[in-house]
Amino acid sequence: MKRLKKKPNLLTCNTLINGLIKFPSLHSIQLGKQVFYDSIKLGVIPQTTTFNIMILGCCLEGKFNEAISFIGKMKEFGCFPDNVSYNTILGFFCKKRRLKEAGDLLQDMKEKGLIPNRNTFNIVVSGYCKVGWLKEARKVIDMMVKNDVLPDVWTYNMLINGLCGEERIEEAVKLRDEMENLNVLPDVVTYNTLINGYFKCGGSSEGFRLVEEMRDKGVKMNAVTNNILVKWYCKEGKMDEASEKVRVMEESGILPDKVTYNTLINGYCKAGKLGEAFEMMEMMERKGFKMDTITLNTILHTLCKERKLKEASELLTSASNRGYLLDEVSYGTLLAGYLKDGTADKALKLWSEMKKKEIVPSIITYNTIIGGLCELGETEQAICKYNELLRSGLVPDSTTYNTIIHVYCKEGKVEKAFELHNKMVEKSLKPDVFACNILLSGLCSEGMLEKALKLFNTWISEGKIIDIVTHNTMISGLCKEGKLEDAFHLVSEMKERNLNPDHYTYSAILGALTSVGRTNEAEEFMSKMVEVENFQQPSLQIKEQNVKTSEMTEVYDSDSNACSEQIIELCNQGRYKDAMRIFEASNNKGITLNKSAYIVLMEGLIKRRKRLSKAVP
DNA sequence: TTAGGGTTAG
Repeated sequence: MKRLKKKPNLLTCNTLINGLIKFPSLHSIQLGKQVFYDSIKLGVIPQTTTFNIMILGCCLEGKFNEAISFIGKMKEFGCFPDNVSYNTILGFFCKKRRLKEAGDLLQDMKEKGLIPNRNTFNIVVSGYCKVGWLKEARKVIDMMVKNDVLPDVWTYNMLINGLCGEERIEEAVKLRDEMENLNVLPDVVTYNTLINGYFKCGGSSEGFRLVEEMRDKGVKMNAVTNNILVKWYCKEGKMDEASEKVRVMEESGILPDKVTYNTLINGYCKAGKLGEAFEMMEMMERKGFKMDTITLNTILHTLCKERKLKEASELLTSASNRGYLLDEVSYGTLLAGYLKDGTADKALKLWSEMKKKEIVPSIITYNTIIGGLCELGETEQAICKYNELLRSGLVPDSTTYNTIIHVYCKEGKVEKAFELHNKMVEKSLKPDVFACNILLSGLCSEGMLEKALKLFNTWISEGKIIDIVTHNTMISGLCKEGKLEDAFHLVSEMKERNLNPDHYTYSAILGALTSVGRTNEAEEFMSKMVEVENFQQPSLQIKEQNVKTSEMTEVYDSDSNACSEQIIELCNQGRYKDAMRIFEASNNKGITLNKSAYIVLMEGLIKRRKRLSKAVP
């Protein structure tokens, strides 16, 4: 049509653009945009729907500014943005937890005279739930009722998911009952959310009970249910059961999808079974699922875990040249690898590289860099990134707060630490036992024992969880101030709470006793300490044994070594097909290769995709 | 032909 200079019909254009944008292939979104501009040149007048499809495309690419600019462009063509235009962008902002930008957009929407509909409300509820602001989510639901927009099964499902995210599974189940009473029937998503929630909180038997329940109630399981179960088996290290589950599901007509394969690949990598992970990557492609960003990120993580940072960095570059989409997780993964390796300079360089590519870090990546820099003693740099995070409009989570509170305490800025703690509470984030321990240790090391005791007692009276570290922190604080009797008292309280004193407890007390010359008691404690150490000995031995066995698996026979070396050499020469032949032959002989060989095979599989020409459309 | 929930990577 373009060649014949014929003007296409608007519906044809919309359908074509929509198809391209939703078709998950490389550059198809850019192609969709090309069709949009070509159509205009051919005289087609786009309508709101056309713009909305373009907006979706921009959002899928993560180009939010461009998406917003389309809202402005509509006027030139005599049309106006509608709820769909705004809800699309709003949804993506919420998905990415960029609440500040979402709020600004909502304001703009209202100024344009558009009235939020049920979708708009539901998107806002999902945004609040994603960052754990459940009180705010509830407020939105109240507002919905006031505006005569009744919450539906989507609204409830999101709130249930929010509760599960906070590990408040009992309340989530209660909400499910509540919705049933209001005649909003739970669907497969409700069940999937709750099953996943139970698995997350360690309630696997309740999770499986819900699987039965949904069957009894006639709610059909789907691929997502399957994937949640497979994930659980993987997490438990039950890889045989995980793959058996996939086989059984397949027989019952629920076909594995991309998520299933990625879950299994990750499971095998985590279990150190790299050969099986590689086979699963091959299987995925054979079944017609292209490996994607998540597969790539899984392999990147495995490389980093194996401390093969050079390989990871090379894979990041070459995968990008081969058209894999890199995202902030890809960068965040390598970033974590560098930080763990102690190379802050490389991590910071990668951070700026990511920013230059306009890839926006999520809260997890911010937490990685902030925590990593703190660990390496680069406090100033860490605070700098924290400030950058606050400016970005992302919402800090409890990991962020705990990290910064820890830094403040370490620097003796206890007041600042408490300010942050209060802010955390304000944001309806519940300070956990980590936050408590950090604050207590900050107070004790600044000699503010009274305040520490007050916090400790408040914490207990509120029924919050405390652990051995909490007790040890207080005990050593008391010992440092010479309050030995109080320390003894706390040791017995600790035992009453079924927490066994460990060698930190005893050495704190021992130190205090010797420094005031109570040598007899000190000796008595010493023997107790030895008992504890002896008691710990067997578990230490088991650990050592484990280390040995895992090392043992690294010892391969000469056949294995020869094959592995040959494969690595062939891959290095770019002779992937020959390497595969050796792999298949050794597989048939039942030879297990060493990890490095599997890793080069995995890299090879990713790199097999043709290198893109430099002129990208 | 356009917008909202649950599953995979750190």
